[in-house]
Amino acid sequence: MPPKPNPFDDVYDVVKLIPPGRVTSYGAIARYLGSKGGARLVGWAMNAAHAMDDVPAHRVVNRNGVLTGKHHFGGNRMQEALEAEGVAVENDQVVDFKNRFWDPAVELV
DNA sequence: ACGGTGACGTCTG
DNA sequence: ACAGACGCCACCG
Repeated sequence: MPPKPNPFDDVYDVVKLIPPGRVTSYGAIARYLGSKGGARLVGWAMNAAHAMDDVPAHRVVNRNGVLTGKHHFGGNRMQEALEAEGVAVENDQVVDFKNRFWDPAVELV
């Protein structure tokens, strides 16, 4: 199926732009988009994104830095993916999340 | 057609 | 400081 214009296409674009070893939060993306969506929409966008290989949804965590959606990934697959990129994850939580945080509204401008 | 729910976030009490 | 409620949009039953 050709790339049909999804309502969260902007979300995919931002997530795809996330640098390796970096993580962002749903609210940050929603805020970057202008809050026109809402943090929950970003979450749902990731849900569909998880079906896309081009969208590293595992780099997206909640504001707490916790891998909230790891259940949807199918277990520890999300944590493994993050650690594979150099992101330390412990107790389903990103270590030094504040330092690993990547804000599109700041870094991407 | 309608209501409930959801990988969240922010405000108010 | 902590707890509870509300708001955003989309999908599913």
